[in-house]
Amino acid sequence: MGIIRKTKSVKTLLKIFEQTNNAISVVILVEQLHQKMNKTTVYRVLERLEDEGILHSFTGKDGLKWYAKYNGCSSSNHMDLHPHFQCRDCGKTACLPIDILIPSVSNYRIDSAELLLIGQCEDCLS
Amino acid sequence: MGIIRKTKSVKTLLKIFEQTNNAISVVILVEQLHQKMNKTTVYRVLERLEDEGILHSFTGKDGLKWYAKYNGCSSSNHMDLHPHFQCRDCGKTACLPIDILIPSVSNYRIDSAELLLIGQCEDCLS
DNA sequence: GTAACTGCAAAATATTTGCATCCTT
DNA sequence: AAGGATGCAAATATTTTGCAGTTAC
Repeated sequence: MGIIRKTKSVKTLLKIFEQTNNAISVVILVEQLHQKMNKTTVYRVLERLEDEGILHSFTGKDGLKWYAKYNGCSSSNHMDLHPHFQCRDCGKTACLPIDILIPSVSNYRIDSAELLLIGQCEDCLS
Repeated sequence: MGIIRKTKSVKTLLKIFEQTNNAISVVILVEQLHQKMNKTTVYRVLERLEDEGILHSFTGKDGLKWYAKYNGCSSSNHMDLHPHFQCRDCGKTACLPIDILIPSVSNYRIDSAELLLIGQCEDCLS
């Protein structure tokens, strides 16, 4: 099993995600860290952290990949349904601490689900 | 206001979507139609048909753009919540004819929502 | 020491744009 | 005729891959 090493890149990214419950897109991270680490490394570290269950990822309205703390998504125990909010004005993307029942559908076996709510965040409601 | 012209490209794409309630990714359409029309045209016609309210689009698990009939999504009246199913094995993507209540969240004004259910379709359940 | 990790360059993939030309109304 | 639509090439953007060199354990 791949043990994840505490490299400088890993520590940097972990610290960033420790400081917020919001989700961050890979594009933003690559831009923000382009002096500190290579974009390939950003992609690879995020993937590793997701494999380890430390982060989780989802696709935003824009088709970009977003990451957030695994438990930033659901407070106590993890649900397979990840509800996320994305502000259409400022782009702020947050994990919502609400539990939603995954609907069951005949003819299909549902493994997981993603719910993306689009609207305006507190700051952009004017 | 832009009146949409009944060009050969428009007719071709309309016919394709008339024949199914499933969603189709732009990538598949571009590939399937590359002898009949240019990929740029595929992108532009789909955009126009969405503007006209004939199709609607959403982002799949893979980050790709998918289109389906507007009313393939919800049977009678249109909900802002679009529930879609995507098969993790064969990639089949369908609009689900179920109504789901959009949850309201404090501090946010929710305009619309996308629910993507991932699992296995009937054919891939073995 | 060795397997994991990183950086760099290049490839792969998806989508958009500019512009000249063509077609629908 | 005029404005919308198309094709083609090139640009943009995101993500992935290969490989040589470095680092954590």
